[in-house]
Amino acid sequence: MAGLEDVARAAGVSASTVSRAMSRPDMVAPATLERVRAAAAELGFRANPAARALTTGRTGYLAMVVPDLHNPFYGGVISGAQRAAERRDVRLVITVTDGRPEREAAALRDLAGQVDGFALLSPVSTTADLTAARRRAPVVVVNRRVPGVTSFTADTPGGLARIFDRLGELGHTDVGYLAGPPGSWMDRRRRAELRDRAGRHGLRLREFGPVRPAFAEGAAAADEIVASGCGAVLAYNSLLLLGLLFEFGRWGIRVPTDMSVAAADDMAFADLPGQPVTALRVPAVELGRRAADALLAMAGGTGRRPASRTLPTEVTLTGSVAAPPARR
Amino acid sequence: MAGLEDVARAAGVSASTVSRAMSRPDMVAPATLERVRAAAAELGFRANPAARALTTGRTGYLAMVVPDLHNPFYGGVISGAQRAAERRDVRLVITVTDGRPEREAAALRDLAGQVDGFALLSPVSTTADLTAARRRAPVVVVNRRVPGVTSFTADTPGGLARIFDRLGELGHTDVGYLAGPPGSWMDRRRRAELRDRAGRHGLRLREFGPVRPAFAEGAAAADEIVASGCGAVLAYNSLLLLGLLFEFGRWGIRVPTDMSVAAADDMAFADLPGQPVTALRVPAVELGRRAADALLAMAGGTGRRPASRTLPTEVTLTGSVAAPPARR
DNA sequence: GTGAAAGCGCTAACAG
DNA sequence: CTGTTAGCGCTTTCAC
Repeated sequence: MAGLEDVARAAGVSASTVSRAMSRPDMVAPATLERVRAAAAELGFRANPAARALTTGRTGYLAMVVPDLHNPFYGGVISGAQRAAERRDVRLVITVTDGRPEREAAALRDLAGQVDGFALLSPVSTTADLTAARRRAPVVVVNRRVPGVTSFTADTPGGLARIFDRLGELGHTDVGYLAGPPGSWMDRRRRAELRDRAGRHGLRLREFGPVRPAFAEGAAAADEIVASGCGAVLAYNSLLLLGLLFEFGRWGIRVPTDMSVAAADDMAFADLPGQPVTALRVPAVELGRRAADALLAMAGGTGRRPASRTLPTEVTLTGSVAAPPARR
Repeated sequence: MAGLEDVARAAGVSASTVSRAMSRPDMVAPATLERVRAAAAELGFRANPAARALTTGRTGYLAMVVPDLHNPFYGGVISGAQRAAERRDVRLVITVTDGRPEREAAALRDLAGQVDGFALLSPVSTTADLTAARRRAPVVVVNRRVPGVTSFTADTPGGLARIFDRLGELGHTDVGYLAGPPGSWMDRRRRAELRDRAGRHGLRLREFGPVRPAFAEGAAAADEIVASGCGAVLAYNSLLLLGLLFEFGRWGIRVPTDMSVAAADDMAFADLPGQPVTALRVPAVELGRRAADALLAMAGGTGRRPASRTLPTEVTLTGSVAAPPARR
């Protein structure tokens, strides 16, 4: 591994000049800069991040604290964050919590001082713990809104509401909602929104779950949902809906003839030809990008913390939503 | 952030003693050890990994180079690796390559010297590049076998072969295989195995794809597969099979009456009640654990590189596989 | 068994 | 604009 000193020698300058050339090119004479760059390229020089961290106090790492890597939504968020981070030569450290608050707390504790900031995806910690964490390191939250903490969310409650309204117009009377992870802030918001809508339209909202948002859980819930007599069901995410559809298929329940369906995210359905399933288009990658950018801005220490944002979701009502089957 | 010096002061010893107490407890008198530990706990001391990296040359980071976070198989591998790593107080850095060799090469280049080792999941680089990388840093490969590089794979070709054999016994004559990512080593192995089997049994193997292993691609491929007249189809992974099943469901194609199906991994189907789909149980978490352990052993520098392993896959033939429909 | 001192590779004043 | 100097927080000889 070539070091600063090696490059300096090769370029005939001092180590500090090399350092400056790399991190503040405008402070170096053009001619020198060029020589240094040539030498650095020649030797394949890459600054040792540990050494840099020691002097600057910035580690060049961002922590992504994620409940579950099987859920493609988080995959999207992480991809987005990674792209944003690598542009600034920052790396992503990943911690899987299985949605357990104690593991979230452990990540916050163990990684404090080792990263320049934390992106917590759908955190389950208390608001108090989250705001407390913010005092020790830059923190942003994705898929939950926490007062006092920069948060990035998608407006899935709003999107679901639109689907719900449409179901009402179509003449549905009983609409199911298969709820997501217990303790999920976002799930609570969606339910609250749907209840409100149901009340206004005089529809019955049937709530199922909460369940872990996985294919198997969706499949397992199908039974109860069908038995309940719902003519439509909204699922917390696309994995759950996939599970439902799988079981519906096995039992010969036709979509949307016998049952209308929709999901609060489109991760599994993205790029499907002909959009056969109504699902909210959720900007997962964009959420990740914003989270990383916000964290880096905070670590940059350029003043106030970045504003929270709720990104709109897109709904395209498609063939999976239709009028209810004739009353039995 | 409490430092070594703070703990030393609190415990009434020198910084070196604290350092030893933390990393080589046996070199410290029991009584001293206890005092130091108490002080460290009291102050919430955590060694600064950057400083440690600088002196020891070990960074405490492992790179996970992964093609695609939407694929739950990689989620499993990463979870396993993370658990193994955190036990030794090592962190995971993640890089998403989208299955592009140049991004793989970039990760190897940019992270060299910044991590203690690389776990490459389903890498697409040439064998030459991979073996070359091994000279610069510890490298292990998951889901591919590379001569001279410690590799961890699951015997999915063998598992698929068993399913294929069973289809033969059941009287199938035309079996489809929906192939995975172009350039995938593992996919080539599976095809080779299936071709061999087909030859021996006098079955026709119909190959579809290769396609990106995602739900949408499975759905898109359903058309062609049905049209081909296959009575059974094996899919590169469970995401693809889900896509197929989704389309089959829409068209009223019944499984297994009209079509037998199976997938080469069970990630999406894990924990499904009643195992309605034949899929190989792939030890993803275990693969990740082994990869991390091997890397840490290599970084430990305790001599020879760890041996490669192919882990067995489990097949339980279930209701999604049956005799072919009567010839039309 | 413990302390003093040197130094890992870099950045950041501070002179010049 | 560039070089010199002093650490960042640890680990590690080397004495004691």
